[in-house]
Amino acid sequence: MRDYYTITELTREFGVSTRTLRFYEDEGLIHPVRRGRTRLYRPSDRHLVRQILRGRRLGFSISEIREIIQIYKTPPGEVGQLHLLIEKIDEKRQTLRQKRRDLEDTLHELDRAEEACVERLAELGVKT
Amino acid sequence: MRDYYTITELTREFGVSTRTLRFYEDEGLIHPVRRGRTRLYRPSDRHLVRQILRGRRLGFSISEIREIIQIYKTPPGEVGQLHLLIEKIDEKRQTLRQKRRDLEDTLHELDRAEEACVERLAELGVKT
DNA sequence: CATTTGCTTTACGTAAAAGTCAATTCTGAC
DNA sequence: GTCAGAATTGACTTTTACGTAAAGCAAATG
Repeated sequence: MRDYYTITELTREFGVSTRTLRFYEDEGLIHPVRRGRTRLYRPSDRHLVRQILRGRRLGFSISEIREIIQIYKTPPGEVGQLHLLIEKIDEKRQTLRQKRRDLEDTLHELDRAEEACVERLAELGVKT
Repeated sequence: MRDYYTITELTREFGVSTRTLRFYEDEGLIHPVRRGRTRLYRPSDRHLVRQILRGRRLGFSISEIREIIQIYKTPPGEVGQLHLLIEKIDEKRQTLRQKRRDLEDTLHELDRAEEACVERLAELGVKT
């Protein structure tokens, strides 16, 4: 496990631009350390980037991603806050379950569309 | 099954604005019929709206949604085009499978976060 | 030492997906 | 027929998530 990654290493690994990583930093999603002015990303920063991009692929906005990330941070010490956090987690879970239903539905419809194609090909006398 | 829905009926059902539905029409995603100038949405239009919003929740852009919708339309008559369509379907499926992996990963991490909360609460002597 | 290479900041630009507002026009209930 | 409430078009605005371009620093390399 490497100690530090440079910004361009991460851009290559994840296929994003430096602008994007700096933008996420401006938005308070990541906090790489500095050597002079240069950013150094720790493994934990790298993992955060991975989580951010996962959220992005799922269509979450920056502020939604921020919420999710804050959930992952060490749980607070106070009971009331812990309950609030658990509520938040449940909310996010609901959202993700909705997305999962949407996803499965869409996958099924794609399956049906493919079947229709295959049938149509069969009608046309093409061996599959 | 109703013959036609008005635009406001659909906005209420789906929780979107009229602007949104007209925007989707401008983008060529739906084509409600007209009585005079008034839009009338058929059940098939309504179903399309449902599919569009599903795509939106999954983070697809309008043009990606357009592609998906075009897949659902009656398969073309020509063999070459059918093969192209099947390829497109597979592409979309890959995308959706990636999203599913992202989704499951995120759900698991939320589970772990909740467990941490519950543990923390137990440490603090709170009965769950 | 000069220059290339990589990183930085600052600032302005932009595409997508609607929101909002104004001015009309329709239309269905009485 | 009229009048309030819907619906329409068109134009302008906003927000999000970056892209892009300019200009400068810093270290390594020939």
